[in-house]
Amino acid sequence: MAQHKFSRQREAIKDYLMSTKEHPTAETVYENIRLFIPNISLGTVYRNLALLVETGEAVKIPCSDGSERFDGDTTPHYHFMCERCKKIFDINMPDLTLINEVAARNFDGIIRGHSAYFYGLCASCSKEESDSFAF
Amino acid sequence: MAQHKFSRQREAIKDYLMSTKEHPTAETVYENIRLFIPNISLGTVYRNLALLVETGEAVKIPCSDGSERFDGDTTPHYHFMCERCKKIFDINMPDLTLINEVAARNFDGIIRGHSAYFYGLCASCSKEESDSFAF
DNA sequence: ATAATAACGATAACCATTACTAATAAAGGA
DNA sequence: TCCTTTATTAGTAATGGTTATCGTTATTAT
Repeated sequence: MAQHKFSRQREAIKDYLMSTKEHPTAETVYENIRLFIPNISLGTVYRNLALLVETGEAVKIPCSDGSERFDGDTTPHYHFMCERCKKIFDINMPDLTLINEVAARNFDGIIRGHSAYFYGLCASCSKEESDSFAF
Repeated sequence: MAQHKFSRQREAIKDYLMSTKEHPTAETVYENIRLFIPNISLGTVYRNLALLVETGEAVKIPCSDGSERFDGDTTPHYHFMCERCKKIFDINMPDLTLINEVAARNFDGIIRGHSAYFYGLCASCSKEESDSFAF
């Protein structure tokens, strides 16, 4: 692809990604964009998501369950996945580049970075779990 | 599944996983087991890999490229993925449970753990890259 | 040995993603 | 404004990794 032309579809996808904190899958993006562009094709969604990731306007989040999710927030931050409701949350915390150095001391090669996410119970799920035991 | 019966196929898969440091995909496991059990079915490999993960005798490694790999080494350790040759290596390093606490201070919920891997260039790939510039 | 059932091999089904193709629409001149 | 070029699209087919189905086989306990 030599250069990019404007496309209403891509713009809508970008706007949607930047407006949500849901970390949607491609399918979810598709469903939401269809509300405004009813005949958009799922292939168009995939193609533009890949393009946005390539240009650094979005981030792909490979989930542990194998699904791929997307995030319009490209500022460095970590993610939390709730084991109960499966939702993904942002964690704004200091970056952990220091763990790269810890790893580097124990590995014969060049460590350029790391990928990490946290898991457990989100606030509302941990509340519901404790409620269910309070009988 | 109420209880498990012995199976030659499962035993072969377990032995293979424990004998290799390759972090193979299901397909690779299949190819290797076929050398000893030529008519084993790919479905059998998948079924037993899932069973071994379930019983804690193996670990599933979800890779960033979407592929799933398996590790017979169930002791806690971190992984490194070479961006060039795509191989996965073990890193024996102190555990990083302290980063859970860092995250916990910035998140309203219960953090049970984290998943992390490192990426960059492995020893042999970093050597080859520097060689290619030395002309 | 026999009965009960977990596990098998073979194959079909599934599902997320990618590839293909003819039609459409955006951008840059004459 | 009207071409020309070409990126992009909608629709659909194909792909590839994984799971489900099903009749048969193998393991375990009685």
